[in-house]
Amino acid sequence: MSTELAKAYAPQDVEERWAKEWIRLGVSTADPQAPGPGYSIVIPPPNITGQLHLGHALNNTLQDVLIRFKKMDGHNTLWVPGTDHASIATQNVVERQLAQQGLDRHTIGREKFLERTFAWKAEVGPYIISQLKRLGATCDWTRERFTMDEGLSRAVREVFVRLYEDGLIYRGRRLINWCCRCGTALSDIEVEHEDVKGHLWHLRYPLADGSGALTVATTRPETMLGDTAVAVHPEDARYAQLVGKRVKLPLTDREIPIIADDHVDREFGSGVVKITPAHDFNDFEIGRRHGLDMISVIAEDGMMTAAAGAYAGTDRALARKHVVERLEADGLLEKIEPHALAVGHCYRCRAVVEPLLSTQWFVRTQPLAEPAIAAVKDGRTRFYPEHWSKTYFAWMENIRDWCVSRQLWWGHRIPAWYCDACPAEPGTGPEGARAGEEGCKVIVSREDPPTCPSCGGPLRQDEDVLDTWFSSGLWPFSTMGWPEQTPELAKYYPTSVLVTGFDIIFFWVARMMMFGLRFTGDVPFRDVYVHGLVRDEYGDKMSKTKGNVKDPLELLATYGTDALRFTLVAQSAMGRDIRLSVDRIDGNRSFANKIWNAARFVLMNVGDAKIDLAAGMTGGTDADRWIRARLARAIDEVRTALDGYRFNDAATTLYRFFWNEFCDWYVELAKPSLAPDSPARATTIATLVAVLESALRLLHPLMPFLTDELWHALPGVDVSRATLLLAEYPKASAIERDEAAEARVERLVAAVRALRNLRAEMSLPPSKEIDVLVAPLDDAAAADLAALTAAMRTLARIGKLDVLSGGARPGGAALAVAGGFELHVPLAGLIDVAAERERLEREIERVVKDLAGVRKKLDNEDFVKRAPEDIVAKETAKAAELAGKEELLRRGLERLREVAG
RNA sequence: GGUCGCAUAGCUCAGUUGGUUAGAGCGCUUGCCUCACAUGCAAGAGGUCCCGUGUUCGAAUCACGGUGCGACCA
Repeated sequence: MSTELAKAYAPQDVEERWAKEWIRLGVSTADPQAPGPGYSIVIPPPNITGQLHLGHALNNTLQDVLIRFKKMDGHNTLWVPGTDHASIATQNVVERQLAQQGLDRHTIGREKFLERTFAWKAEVGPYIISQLKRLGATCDWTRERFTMDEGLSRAVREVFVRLYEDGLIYRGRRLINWCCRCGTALSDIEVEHEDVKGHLWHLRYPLADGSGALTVATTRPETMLGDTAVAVHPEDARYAQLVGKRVKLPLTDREIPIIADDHVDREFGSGVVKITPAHDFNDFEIGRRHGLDMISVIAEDGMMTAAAGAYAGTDRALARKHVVERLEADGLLEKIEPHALAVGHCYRCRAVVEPLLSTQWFVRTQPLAEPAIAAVKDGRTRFYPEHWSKTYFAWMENIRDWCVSRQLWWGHRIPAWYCDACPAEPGTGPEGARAGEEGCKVIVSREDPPTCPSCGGPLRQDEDVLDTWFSSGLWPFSTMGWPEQTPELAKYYPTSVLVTGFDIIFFWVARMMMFGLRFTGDVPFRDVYVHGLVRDEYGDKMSKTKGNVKDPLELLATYGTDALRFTLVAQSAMGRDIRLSVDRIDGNRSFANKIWNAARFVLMNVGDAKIDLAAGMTGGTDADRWIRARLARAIDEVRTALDGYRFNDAATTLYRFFWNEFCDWYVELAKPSLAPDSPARATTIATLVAVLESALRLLHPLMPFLTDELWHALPGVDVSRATLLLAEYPKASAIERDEAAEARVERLVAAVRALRNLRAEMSLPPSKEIDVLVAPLDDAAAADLAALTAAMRTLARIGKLDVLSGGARPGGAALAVAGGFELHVPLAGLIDVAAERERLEREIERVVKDLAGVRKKLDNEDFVKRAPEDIVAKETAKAAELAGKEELLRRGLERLREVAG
């Protein structure tokens, strides 16, 4: 069974082989009828336009770690993969392609455009999925979904219709965010505010009665053409007598009122602001409160409208210039000041977003938000780290109605039809009508209606599609077959955890909560684990413009998938961003190699021996018992860490166990026992294999490729498990403990370390054996000593090792006190006496300092009186130990002085 | 302007309910190709736990204030 492994781990062929094998075996295919408690995750669907970036790599690695862990631990797992149609982003890509051919979507028409987009999706869609497979993601590939799949589209339509029937969707003319470049409405959160350096124009508006003028300050002078009032604060004494009067709006023939509204900031500019309800959100609200007219002066194409009079047809930027010039010429421009302001940009194309009046479909969010808030408040869904719930609440509690219609073609077409022949019906929306502005009958329907149900006449379907996030919001249950009552929903819904980045808490998490609660009656997920952003090693966001983007596929190829995965996991401390440096990945490549070589060592020593794994988990030498105890502790720690999403803790524990415990100490301790004539040989081999076997299972969720490869090379493993994913996750309770053996090995480790230190400080080359005289400090140490001398000899390269009894101590020897032993190394011309004296003095100084700290506590009456007993006992013991050590070291120093004379 | 987060070794970061001699990886210094591994082994140096005040027998940890940085919202 034993095979000779290559000298170094070469990930490439191993990864390719196992990635294929996992898929061939179909081990990640979920079966709702199978036993085991359900554990499920839905993937945050990447955009079909997407390429795997490090954010995906992190996100999916973490999910894969959880899924593998839970599956091995007996859960019935489901991880649903899929992609998102990404309405605007995708349409932009395809439109760019068209533009290169001198075409646009309107020239080829809706049908052709969709054909083309679907074709493109078919071409690039599989790409990101194959990259996920390359990462080792054990999604259920048979359940791959796309947000525009038939089933998911049906769910979208069902939700739209139900919300409409329940009065939670309405059509209304309101101020919305409009991207002139994309030619579509956006929701509030699709607008990104960015501080830009602008100006504040102070304009003079003459009073209508000719008694003077008011100065208003504005950042957007061109919108003054649409002003329908100027406003002051009601308690502003400066202007109190003017409220109710009118001003003459320059460049127009209109007179507009002076109103008072407590929303006005008295400190801003002159304390008088112009009100343009059709082009500013604050003004819109004020306009509503005061029943002001709303005059649109900017059109959807960014040009000034007919209402802008002489400026009609000019671009809004140019109109600004002209308006300012004209006002200046008329002596109405008081001054221009520099001014920083936040300007909204389209989150997909970065173009400046224009607030415009427009007729759109809206979701009434407040009734949906209330249960979604409650579900987090009462812990049905928990955020990890918890503080993200504050962000969630802050948004949910101030939520505004959600504009869901988009003037795009790529997406779910709104299931609304209009009959121009029939009159509008009264509705339930806040505007008092479902579709009043349309001025005609509206039919919202699950099935496409052939004709108007009232008059039998022809219908026209709404041209628009829905916000992508509308369908993403259904993802946790639409992917499981909703609205049908499927076995998947019964078994796997609510999902166990959502793993995602904080940037889409509003876009996605919040919407899933609202829709999930509304349509399934339960939360979409029990936990939300929010991971950080992957940054470069300097903490900068990775971006194409900065050129600091690292391609995960390149990293995988260079360092191995397991090394990248392990690095990402190890860096995933709760609530922190990840600074990824190649040095770290390289370090973890070494870690993979280290494990590979440990296995290589084990296999080389197993030979043809038949291995009984169970036997390797009991009895044996102190070293055998010790490493099993360390394994048990590692198992506990890793399980606790993963259950609490403390990924970095799990990685640290595994690293420490494999490298610092198994390799550094256990393998070294095992070597002498592996001699052909050693009586411990059989148990040591069994323990080596058994512990490694368990440890590989423990590590598997983090480094699946390496562990699967090595595990299958081990003798005695359960070959019916075609992959480690089908093996059991280790349980600490199955491991027998022996505290006495553990204590003995800890003693040994301390003693060996001290001797090695002494050797290095004395510049004794490793090739040179040293003689050691050991004196136990107490009976317990004396009792343990016999069992340790052999190992001590090997590990510290000791020639002659004698046990000192009685009070006699060698004169002129180097001295260390560790592990409950005095360790004397006779000089015999080996040691530089002066150097040893210095070393001892340093050591004494250190002990004295520690001791002083402990004594200070113990001398404090309050401490002894008020601190818990066990703490006091611990400090007392520490003081005694340090005092003893100091005494011994001082005596050693004394003897050294005598010799040196 | 509002809210939230962060500040620990040269660098990147751990440090769960207050009690450690404050840790890891990388880097650095020294010595080693020791029969699994030089992607390695052994040893070592390196810290005002941002500053201040407070709570406490006891603070890197808790509270308040400040400074610096970051994010989100307006």
